[in-house]
Amino acid sequence: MTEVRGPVTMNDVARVAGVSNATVSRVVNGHYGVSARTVEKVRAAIDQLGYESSLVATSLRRSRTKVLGLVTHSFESYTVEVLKGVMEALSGTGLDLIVYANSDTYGARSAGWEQRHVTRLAGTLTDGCIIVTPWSDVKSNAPVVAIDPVRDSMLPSVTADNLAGAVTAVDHLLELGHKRIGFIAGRSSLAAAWAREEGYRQALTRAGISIDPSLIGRGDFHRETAIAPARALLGSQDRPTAIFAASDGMALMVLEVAREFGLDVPGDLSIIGFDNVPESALSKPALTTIDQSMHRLGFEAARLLQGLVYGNSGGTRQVLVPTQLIVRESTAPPPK
Amino acid sequence: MTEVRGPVTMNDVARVAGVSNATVSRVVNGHYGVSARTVEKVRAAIDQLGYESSLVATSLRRSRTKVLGLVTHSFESYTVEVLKGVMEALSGTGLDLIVYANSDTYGARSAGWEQRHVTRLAGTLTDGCIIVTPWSDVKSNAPVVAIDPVRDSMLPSVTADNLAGAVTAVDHLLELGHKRIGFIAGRSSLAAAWAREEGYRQALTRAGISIDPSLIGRGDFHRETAIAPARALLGSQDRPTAIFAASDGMALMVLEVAREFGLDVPGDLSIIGFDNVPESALSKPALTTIDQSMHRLGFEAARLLQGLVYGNSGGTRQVLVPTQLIVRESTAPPPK
DNA sequence: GATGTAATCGTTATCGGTTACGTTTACGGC
DNA sequence: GCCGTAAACGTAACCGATAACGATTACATC
Repeated sequence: MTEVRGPVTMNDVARVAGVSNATVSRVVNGHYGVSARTVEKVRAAIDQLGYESSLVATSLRRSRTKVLGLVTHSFESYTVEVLKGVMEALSGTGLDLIVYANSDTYGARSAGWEQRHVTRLAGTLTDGCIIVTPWSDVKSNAPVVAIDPVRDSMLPSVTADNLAGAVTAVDHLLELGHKRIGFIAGRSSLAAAWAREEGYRQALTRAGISIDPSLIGRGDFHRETAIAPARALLGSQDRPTAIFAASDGMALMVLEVAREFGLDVPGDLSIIGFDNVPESALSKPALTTIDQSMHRLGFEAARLLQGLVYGNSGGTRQVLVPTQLIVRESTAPPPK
Repeated sequence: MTEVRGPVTMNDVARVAGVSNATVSRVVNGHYGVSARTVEKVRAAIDQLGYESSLVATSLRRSRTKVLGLVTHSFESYTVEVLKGVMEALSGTGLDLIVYANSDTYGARSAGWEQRHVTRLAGTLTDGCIIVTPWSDVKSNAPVVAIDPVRDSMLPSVTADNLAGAVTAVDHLLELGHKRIGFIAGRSSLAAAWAREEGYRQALTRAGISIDPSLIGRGDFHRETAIAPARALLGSQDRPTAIFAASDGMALMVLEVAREFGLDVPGDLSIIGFDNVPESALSKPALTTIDQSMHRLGFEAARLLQGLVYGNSGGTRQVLVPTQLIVRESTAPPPK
């Protein structure tokens, strides 16, 4: 048992086995041109020293590392769903995943974090990256897939079918008999926000209802940003009988504002959200919403990235994941 | 605008700025010995090319990388809680986090995955590692902290105060008047399982109740493994009036088995779990359990690792996080 | 036994940075 | 004008691995 200082390197193995480091490399990678007896010696030395090849050195020298990266600016509750989906797609492929998070931007909103991390990783360590809910566009020479990209991004991306989902949400309200339907929009720089608003407009227009700008409030997807527009909407003399919020977080805030105004949900006001976060099932009344499977988003993103990196890159570059209406307790026909 | 093929390297910057790469390195790292004018030139070249230093090359050469690693074999729902805690501890420290997950072991139980990943990372890329719920012990020359380690591990570790928590759980049942209290143990190789069983024994002994081996069933923390022992316990002629399961997952299974036997919970049978996973609040009846804050576990693990890597390593190496009794609907006085 | 070919293995350049060390330049004091 | 010192910068070795290439050996063939 030799006591080693520092990590065991390939040279250590080579010295113990009495061969050159090139031979060790060949054995480790199962390359052709090593006699059975030498393989045996090297294997023994590897076992004796407990050698594992350095991921860093390997990826510096090699072009392909068999490792994919995922960059996120914080760990939200949906992040683990995305991760599960990614891992499921990667399972059995021999590909590993590295998740990179940077503590400086944690909580704070420092633009450009994705760019910094992607270039630091994609240059060498990883063969490609998935970016979860980016805040700005990213340039990279290695393949990058975005989940919920910014508007007009040229990146290959995976998103829920936000437009269809929003149409479904508004159709649900229309079918219940609502005519005056308010909308609280999300962060306008994101493609998802744009698509959800567009769905709202299309559904109304198709139903022969003209768009009333005073019924549209603006948030940025975060809960708190819905408070002011919700108050404006519910405080007006001709208030809507239903509100469609572009995220569950904002919808839950509308619920609170409704309580503040003494309105019964869904008696006086119907509320529908988007995302189907876990909390939406627990609110009172439970929130009707549009489900987008983050698990599925992660799965598809990983598949797409794999194709871009290892496979025939000539394929679809934009994947749309279907959404689903989840009817709970917060929607009902309008008051007479 | 120069069109670049491949990643932008330090040499590219050096060429554009008309200096050597050593000077670029000095500027990037803010080292002494570069004139203000040269700094300006280099900065300009960096901005022009959009250069970011390669994490891989840097960590290969440097001993310290300012990056910590976290190794996990899969992403469970509690993993995100741990990650949040870790990120909170790292916030503002300038330290980054890399989470490594390996797809081959996903779902499967291939022993030794921690060892492989830790040696691959801790050799160079990271300054230290956190291992979440390891399955075997790990050797490493770089600092390693384990969350919920295996029994008799020599690693610095962070765990919930499982012994005190188990005592609290059993005391809760004793105070309700239970005398025959069953126990379903967890995977015996883990320290947490041992401590929870020990707590069960201590609480009973302290109450003057002798341990009845027939009241102890054996699972491995996973839900399904509780089915057989639960059936054995509830099917016996002198069945217990309460069961303490060493994990919420197993407790929820006991709940199902009780239903199978036509037993009312908590009327005929009280059930208490351990962990306080989100699902435990949603079951019917909602599960009484012992809360262990995974967030806190992650936070403390990151703090501990930081001390080991960068600070005065001479400190505590075993951190115990307090637990808390959460009384819900699954426990009540025993039937008369 | 000489020669050719293939199998086996070592030497060395290289990936993109960091840093010890050496060299050049600037500038002050005499 | 000469010399000394320090600041400024370049050269090259190096981190641990890979792979192109060259060198050596083994074995078959004539």
